[in-house]
Amino acid sequence: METSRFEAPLRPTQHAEHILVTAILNGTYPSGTALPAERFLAKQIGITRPTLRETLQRLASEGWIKIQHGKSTMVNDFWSAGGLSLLSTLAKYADFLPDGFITRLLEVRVTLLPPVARLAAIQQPQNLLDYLEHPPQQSDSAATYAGYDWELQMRMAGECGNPIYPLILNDFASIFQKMATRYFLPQSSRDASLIYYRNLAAAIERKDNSVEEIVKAAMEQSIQIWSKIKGSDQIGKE
Amino acid sequence: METSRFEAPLRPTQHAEHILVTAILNGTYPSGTALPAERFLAKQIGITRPTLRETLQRLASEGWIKIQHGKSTMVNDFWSAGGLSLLSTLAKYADFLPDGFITRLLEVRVTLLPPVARLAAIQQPQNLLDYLEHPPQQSDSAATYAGYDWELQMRMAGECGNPIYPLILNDFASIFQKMATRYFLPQSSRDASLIYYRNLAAAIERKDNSVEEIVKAAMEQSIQIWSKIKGSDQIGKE
DNA sequence: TAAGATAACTGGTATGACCTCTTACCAGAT
DNA sequence: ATCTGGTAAGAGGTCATACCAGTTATCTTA
Repeated sequence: METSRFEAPLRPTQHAEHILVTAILNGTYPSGTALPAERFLAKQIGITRPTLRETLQRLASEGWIKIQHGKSTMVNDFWSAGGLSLLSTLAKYADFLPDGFITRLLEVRVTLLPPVARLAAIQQPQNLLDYLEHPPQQSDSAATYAGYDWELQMRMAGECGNPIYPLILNDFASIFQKMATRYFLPQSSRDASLIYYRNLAAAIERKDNSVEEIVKAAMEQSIQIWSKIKGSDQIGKE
Repeated sequence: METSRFEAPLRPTQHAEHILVTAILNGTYPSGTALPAERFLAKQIGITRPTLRETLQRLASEGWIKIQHGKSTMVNDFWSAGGLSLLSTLAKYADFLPDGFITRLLEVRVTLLPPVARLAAIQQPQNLLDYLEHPPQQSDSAATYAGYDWELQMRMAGECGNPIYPLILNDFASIFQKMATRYFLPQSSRDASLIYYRNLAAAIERKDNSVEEIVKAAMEQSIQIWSKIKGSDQIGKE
């Protein structure tokens, strides 16, 4: 994390990933076309074939490419063929993300989290209440808020009784954390969340089925807040 | 797919996956413990280290294990550390799936698909209508219905305007297809879906915002149907 | 002309050596 | 006795090269 201003000499396997993913994203290897042969690619990238293959296998499992014995490895249209694990890799190359992508992610959260929160509030209310009793201080850093907020989501997913939701959230983690540190930069964002935490705790205690609505409202509000944040930045630099 | 009754001699890389995943699922390698060293594991499985490593890297990217330079590779609690891509691998070892897992998956669909359908019906109504005009025949096979139903979901996800949803659905694909061929076995299941397709088409044409409700009702009904199907089977053989 | 062998792709696997990181242990200095 | 730094063992990371195995186009040959 501290290597942002240094040219961290990427390990061969990471270097290969960087080369390949960048090339796919910027159109050097358009979807539907064949990737160069492994032997050639390895030499070109400057690593050996076994090392390259480890990276290729990983990329294939995420849906970037399609490997078949005998045939050439093909580049996928990862938006239609890829899995959710793409997000973790995409997060590393956020510059290539389409405009408004984070907003799309937040929209999915609006759909997912409220029902999850409702279930969790029914299944394990005490667990959530215990956690909500110790929110961050107003003076705490954006990173602290980001961590607290993420942990809250994970708890809700973990306690809702459906093991699928944590899996989805885990894939959101990387790209989500990345945006959260920016989201919580303004004091107003942090204040809004503190109110949300308070309201949520109250709703859970009331047990009056208002949890889902409260979470949904908060998630929708977060989209508004985010749109202002990215709007105040350089245009098109989501 | 045709190798079910033959001992398909798995390729070394698949063999390794089978060995490892099975061992993790049945508790041979409990979560939190260290995996044997690569050199040892490779010899034990009967493959070479580079080959084993390709498999290990894949499993790590799915969240089964955690690899760190210098340290021993650790077994994760994949339910809390894994990503949604776990589903594609889990589908191959369905015997280990917890009871009611498919139901949990269908419950997630109840949350996800209705909003997606609503958006898709607004964005690209004609695309959906065209597709819904050619539903399967009553006499068609379960596999045909499974394929048609899946394609419908994918279209809705693809046309809803949010690129995240297709990614989620793609991860559902393997395990979903597996269950769909059983789901559509009874004639009653197929009939119910035909009615659903008809109602959905009508709702899209009306443009009266009833799409979301109709899809939600159908998804909830599918859970009921599924519970009867698995109930009529051997107990506990989800 | 059509069927079959062949050769030239491609990815898949095997060996065995060496590099690098982590850790525990131990000698030397404080 | 404790802190510090070095050292060695063990784990994963990479390399180099050779060979195995599907795919496909081509070039035979009937």
